[in-house]
Amino acid sequence: MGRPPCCDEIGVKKGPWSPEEDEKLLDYITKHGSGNWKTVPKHAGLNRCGKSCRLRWTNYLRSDIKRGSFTQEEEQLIINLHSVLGNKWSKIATHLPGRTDNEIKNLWNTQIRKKLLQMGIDPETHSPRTDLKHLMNLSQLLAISNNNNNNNLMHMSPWAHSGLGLQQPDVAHQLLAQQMQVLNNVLQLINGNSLSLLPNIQSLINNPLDAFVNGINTNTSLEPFLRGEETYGNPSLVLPAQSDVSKSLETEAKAPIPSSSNSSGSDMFNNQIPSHSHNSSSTFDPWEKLLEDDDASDSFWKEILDLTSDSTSPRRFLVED
DNA sequence: AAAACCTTCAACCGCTTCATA
DNA sequence: CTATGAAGCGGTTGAAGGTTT
Repeated sequence: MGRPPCCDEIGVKKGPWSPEEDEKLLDYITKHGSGNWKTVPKHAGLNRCGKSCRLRWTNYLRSDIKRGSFTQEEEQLIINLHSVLGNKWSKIATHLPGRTDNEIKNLWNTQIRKKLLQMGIDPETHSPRTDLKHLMNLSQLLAISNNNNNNNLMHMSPWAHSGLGLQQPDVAHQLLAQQMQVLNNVLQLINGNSLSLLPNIQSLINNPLDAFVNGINTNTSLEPFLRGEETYGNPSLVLPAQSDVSKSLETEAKAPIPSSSNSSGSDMFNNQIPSHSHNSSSTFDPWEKLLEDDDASDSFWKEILDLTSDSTSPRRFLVED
């Protein structure tokens, strides 16, 4: 025998709510309040289970539900709160009046998550992405870029002369900029957050085509790493989830993000990494916690051993999707 | 014009937490 | 302290609408 259905009644209606059902539920709750949800459908004259009624009320019929798309400020707040709270949608929703946990969850899964991934940020950990698939894309892109002659690239792109934002970069160049961001992230991790290998990487990110023209050969540093020849022991490559970060960080997450002088429109994501993600103390707090936790520590070191045990095979990263 | 594919989001499922007897 | 039922929560699904081929 499996688990019994959530409702005592067999044959209760499921699926989308009709306007008539909405009206009945709204009318009943307005007059009597919800009380015991299990009894609501019976009293309201609905052939639904109480759970379904509660969900319909909290996610749709409540008068304080805010309609319409999310603002940039709301999205930013969600990202910041998620970096502290993780997938605690109901907790996140308490900081956004009029928004439901379901709505926020949907927004995260359908839009924000994708944007973060494109930017080279792991939406689970809010740390730079280091998964193999993304790195291979980067490797291919760099190879293509280096195989093309620089004049062609210059000719193709007015963006290279004007810098980001002055002219709309085409899709390929936006992609390139995103890949450069990933490269930067990886190198930061390798170098312990210093940029010593490529001191002018930031200019490369800001204006990648000019950087190529000026002779930065990113393959020099990256390819050995991609081939697995570069030794690394930086645990940041598999940063643990920060879902258990102190609740006090919620306050920090809610703090307004300083606006960048050159950010505009979709550039809101350029500065979205919460400050504590790059703050050395809070970044390593989960690590200290991890190392204190025997079970978690065991599994972590086991994973490291798995990663390093086969030196002949390509380096295995966190592969997703 | 139509089929295939993609995206969104309301709603469901089942597990966990909480309150109460 | 334990058992039970209700409420809360997060993951998942699938229909509907939109977009691309």
